[in-house]
Amino acid sequence: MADFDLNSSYIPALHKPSALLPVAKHRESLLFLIETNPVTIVVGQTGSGKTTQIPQFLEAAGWCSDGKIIGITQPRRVAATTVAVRVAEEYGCELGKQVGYSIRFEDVTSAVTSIKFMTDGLLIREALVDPLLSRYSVIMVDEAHERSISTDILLGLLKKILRRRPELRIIISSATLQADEFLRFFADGDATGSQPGAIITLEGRTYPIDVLYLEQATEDYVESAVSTVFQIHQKEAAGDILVFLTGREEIDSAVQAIEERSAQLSQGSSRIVPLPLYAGLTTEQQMYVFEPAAANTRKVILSTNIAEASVTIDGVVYVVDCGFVKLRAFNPQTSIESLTVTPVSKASAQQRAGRAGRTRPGKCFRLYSEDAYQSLPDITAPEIQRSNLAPFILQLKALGIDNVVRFDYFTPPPAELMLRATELLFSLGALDEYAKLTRPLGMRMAELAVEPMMAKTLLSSPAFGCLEEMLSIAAMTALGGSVFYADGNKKQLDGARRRFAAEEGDHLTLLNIYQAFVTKGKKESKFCHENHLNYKSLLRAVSIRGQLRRYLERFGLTAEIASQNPAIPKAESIRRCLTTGFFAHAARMQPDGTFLNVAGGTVLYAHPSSLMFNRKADWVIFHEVIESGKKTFIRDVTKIEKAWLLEYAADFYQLKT
DNA sequence: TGCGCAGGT
Repeated sequence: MADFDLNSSYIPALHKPSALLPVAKHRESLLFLIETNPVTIVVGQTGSGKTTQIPQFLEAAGWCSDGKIIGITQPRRVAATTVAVRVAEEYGCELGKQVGYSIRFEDVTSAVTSIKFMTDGLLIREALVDPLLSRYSVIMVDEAHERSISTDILLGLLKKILRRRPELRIIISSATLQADEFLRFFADGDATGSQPGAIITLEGRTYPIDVLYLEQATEDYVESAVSTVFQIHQKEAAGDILVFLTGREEIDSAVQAIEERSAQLSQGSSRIVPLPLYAGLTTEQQMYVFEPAAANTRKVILSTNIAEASVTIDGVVYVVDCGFVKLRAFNPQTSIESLTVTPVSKASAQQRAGRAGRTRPGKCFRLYSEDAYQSLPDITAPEIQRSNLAPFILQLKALGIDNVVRFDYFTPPPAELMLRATELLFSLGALDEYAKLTRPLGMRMAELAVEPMMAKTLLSSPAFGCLEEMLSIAAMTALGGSVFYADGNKKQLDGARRRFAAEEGDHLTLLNIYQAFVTKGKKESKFCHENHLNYKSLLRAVSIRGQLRRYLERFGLTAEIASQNPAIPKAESIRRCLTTGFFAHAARMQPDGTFLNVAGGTVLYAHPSSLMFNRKADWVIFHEVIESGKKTFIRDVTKIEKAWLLEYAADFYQLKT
């Protein structure tokens, strides 16, 4: 353990005047580089002030004087919102005026906005309506080293846009390791041979961090995290704690454990308050972690990777790192996508530790040994190499990039992933036999903010006379399993499920829940409570449904409701309609109650939350696959007829059988 | 047969 006493160390003000930030003394050279180079790579250590200061420098230097604006992208919603709040404060304006942000469902910008923070996925969508992103004079891609799939796609797009708009300025903020790589990417293919960019390094304003390891690996890192929190609480000086875990379940159980154990703390000692932070929470719930703790209270924030970068939580002095993260993996042979708990990279572990030294010297407790740290990979493989690419191929096509194989990827995805994505999009009718985007179907699928299979289903729904129902189903499946409360009494939960159950399967059950919620649950607060329903999730479903409905209105589809064949019952129309989008997710129940997918080979289990968990069925389609532990589950499962597969996806099934 | 989605639109 370190021998310094945190109590005696000087605690600086939380908000240092921005003139004192390291970036301030580089102001002139930064502006010069940006003026003279199309691309500037900013290597900014944590605490350099790059994200908050550079946009303000640019605005003051006149980069918005011709009505254009400065856009700053973040890989996370919570980063886009919190940074915008900070910059608006410093700038001295109301949020949404000169400084604003835009994330899905929250556009806090106005006609006078000149500095706009947003998620990178949102900027890609803006390119669908404004392919040259002509509103922007400068685009800063923050946290580019995280290499999210959206960031990677955005980098390729910006390189392409730059050829048509040489006056555009691009700023890439990166960790040290990859700065040269970013510069080489933008230099490659430049016919003039001239260097298109420059690298500038900003020192960070961080305090020393003591890193402590466990002697031996722990078997249960959630339990170790909780006991470490109490050790810190009892032995260390004041300061909040940030704990990195991998997902909601771990976080919720750690929150509960801390609440229980803190009740046993002796009277008179300072209190400890656990706060969860993960993307599944509403923006409002996420904001609790940013509020200062009450007097004599220590905050413990239990977070997923969401807090690893960009997000600054004042007051954090201790970090507890479990050493794992959930990463996406995609198996092109089975087309099964999964989230797997994986050891973090060294870069991630360093980034996590860095969260402890933002306001004064801190400590990082790694719940693994130093040897284990040494054996970690240096960086995490980019997401584009391990994901289902269908949604992104569709977006690229919609952006006018026909030859997606030759698109300028920062790191090219494996050919097999490209092939699988293209095959699926072809069989859904989004691409023609020349792999060109179909119109209007493919274009509309790209515009809808749901994955391609659900987009196809929604666009088929007017022909089946079930558009309003399918909108509700699409919104409910987008919630991804948070329809019911996870905690509490299992019997109550099962009872609630039975109350809404539809014989045909989970999609119609979700529809029943949605319809009951909008007629009763929105008004009566006890409705959700009695039925074990998650009120906030269902409100989100209402927003998602509204957004999807506006798209369909714009396509002129909402008027075509009368085309239902009256001889077919509504529930059957819905099941047929689902088959038009989810035929590739078909499976057949075996005598032992498990399912085999169409390709064969993979044994699938009905998820215990599914109606099909203990019912008989023959052929079914499912919304998604979840791999957990040793089993592969299917969730949101609905019965269909085998004949429908041939009726709605003849090509796909001829190819496969 | 008994479980949950990291992050984004």
